[in-house]
Amino acid sequence: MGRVTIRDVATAAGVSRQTVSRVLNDKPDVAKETRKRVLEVIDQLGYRPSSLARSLSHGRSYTLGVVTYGLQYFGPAHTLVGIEQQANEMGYRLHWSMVKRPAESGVEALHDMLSYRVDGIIWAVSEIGDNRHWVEREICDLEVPVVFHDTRPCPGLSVVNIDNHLGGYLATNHLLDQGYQRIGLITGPLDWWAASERQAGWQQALEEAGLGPEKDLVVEGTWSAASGERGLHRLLEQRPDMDALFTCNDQMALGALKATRMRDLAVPQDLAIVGYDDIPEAPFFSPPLSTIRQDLHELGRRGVQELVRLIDARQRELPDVEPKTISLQPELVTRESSAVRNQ
Amino acid sequence: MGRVTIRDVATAAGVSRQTVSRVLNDKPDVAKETRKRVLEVIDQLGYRPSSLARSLSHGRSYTLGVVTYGLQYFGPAHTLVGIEQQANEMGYRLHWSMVKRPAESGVEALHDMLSYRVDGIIWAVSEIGDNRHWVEREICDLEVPVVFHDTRPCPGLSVVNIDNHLGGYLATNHLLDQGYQRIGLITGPLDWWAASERQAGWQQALEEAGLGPEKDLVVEGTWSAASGERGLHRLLEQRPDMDALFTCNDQMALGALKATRMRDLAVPQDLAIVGYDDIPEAPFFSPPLSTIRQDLHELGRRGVQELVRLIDARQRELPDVEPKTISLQPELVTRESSAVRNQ
DNA sequence: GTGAAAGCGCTAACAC
DNA sequence: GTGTTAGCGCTTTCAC
Repeated sequence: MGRVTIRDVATAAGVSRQTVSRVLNDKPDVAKETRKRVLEVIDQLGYRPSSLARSLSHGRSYTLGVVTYGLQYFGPAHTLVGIEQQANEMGYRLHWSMVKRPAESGVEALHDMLSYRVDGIIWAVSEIGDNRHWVEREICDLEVPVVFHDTRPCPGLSVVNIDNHLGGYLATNHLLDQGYQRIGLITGPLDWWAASERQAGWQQALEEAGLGPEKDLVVEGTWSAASGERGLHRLLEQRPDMDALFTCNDQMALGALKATRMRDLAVPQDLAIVGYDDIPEAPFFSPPLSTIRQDLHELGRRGVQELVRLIDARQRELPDVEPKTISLQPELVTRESSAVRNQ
Repeated sequence: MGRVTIRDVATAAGVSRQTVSRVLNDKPDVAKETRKRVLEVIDQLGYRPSSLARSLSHGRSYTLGVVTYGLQYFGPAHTLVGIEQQANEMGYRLHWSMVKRPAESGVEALHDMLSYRVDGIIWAVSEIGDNRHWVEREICDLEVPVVFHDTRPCPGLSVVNIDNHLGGYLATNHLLDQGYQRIGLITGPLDWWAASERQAGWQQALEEAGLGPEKDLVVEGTWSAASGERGLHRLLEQRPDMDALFTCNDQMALGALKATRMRDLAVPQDLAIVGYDDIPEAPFFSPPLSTIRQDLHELGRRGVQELVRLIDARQRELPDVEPKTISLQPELVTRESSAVRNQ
């Protein structure tokens, strides 16, 4: 009792497979009568066309490959949601695969997807160290278009980002506006491109305010709450005069908040804090956390849109549409943790 | 410049496609010399076999379909990670699709995956209301095996779960052990099977302690921190004598913690709290949160293992291996929020 | 309008 | 050991 195929439908309806195919694909050139009969048989037999076979003869699969980094994290998971929704709306299915460690080559994952003839690939692995170099090399002569998320723009490649530099700048500037002067920083792991960009934003804001950034106001974190806690302790030992803190994600801010409690520091009176991401829990921290919000769903959606644009272009053999770099803007969300400084 | 096919390799190596195929699949019956030559040509031409074509003729794709509910949530995201890893280790790729609203039929997603000839399906959508009924009906005569996560066991279906009833029981019992007596409950949405199970666990623990569960000790939440905050306010109005609280996830516990601060209640002195999930942030709450830990990665892995078992059985046309119900055990993690009651 | 033939890239079955 | 033939389920091309 194998699946019912187009052949079965054809014989049952007394037509050729060709005609059935025409009906399936809404081609003209089919008599009303015939079409109706075929549709009935299809319905009756419960026939479902095989996308697999169709892909093979069609030369494309209406499937996108998505490679992400650990889904446990807030960013990747939310981006993936946006990707899925947009892909679905545009009529694409998803092959999904994950790289565990950033260093992992992932070249296998790539070729694996290609062997299933995905029409394009979204490379949503954060740029860490030089983990993107080999991809770039591989990608040059790849037979399908690729869109990158969360990586340094690069001529000739399509990249969709949220502006991390701007995010760091907004956070720091806000603290300055609120009257704080000695603003510490707990970064993400500095081999992450996103982390170093946020740091650069912090630095720029300080410089524009005429405050040279100082080495001992910076500590490198790991994105984890524990590293935020450790980080703040260290910073305060180095700089007891620090009056504000920017942490490069909300988890580290949570850890820092814990450290303030242990040291009996009031937030924001003794130390103002701004985080990054606006995770759903941020408003419930004690005190509620000011932070930088990024529209990760939109990030995912835009990536898919761009990818489909490239796919369509290649399909129609248009002169290869130029890859674009798309940059989305994060926004500041102010809550109590960065309330204005009272003298 | 289309892809290089098995045909190209064959002519280049001066053998038939068959021989190349044999080499690819490590079949015996190939002369060492020939094999070597073919491998060289493959390497030189950069040939990669098409999984698509292979799937079509093979009748299977070494691909699993996974349907999950919103990845934004802690559970689904972590389960998916386990699924991906195990699938990869067992040589399967993933088709992934998401249902946005639990009520959503998802029947389309299912047939869509089947049309790509996935070898089996993991239905990782929580059981909510009767959202599983139609799936069951559809699934009976589906041509591939299906494994369910997070749903009521059901004879004839393979289900892999973490015991929610036990989790609720452990949490409540722990509070009783610590000397608390009037234990409130903030549930998840009660049309979620998992949520009602956790409630049942709470109830059983109370009954075993000779404390009839009382209606006004229960409030229904939505899983969100906001609902936890509202919930606790309501509970305390109804039962000012309440001395402990079990919330059915950690986010709601966070919301409840916020409510305690507003009311100047000390945790755990005035109110002990236990959450559920052990999200990475839980140890950094104020105070650190006791909670129930579930091994979601393992959940995902076991689901894949079970699915592959069913696939293999069907492949070998064994008398259909019986579907199993697998139940994993959650464990209690104690932190300060439920420290022993001091008189 | 409809059908026959060839092909997508691979594997299984049988010949030599 | 190796090649030939047929077929997986569909689409495309070109007759009729």
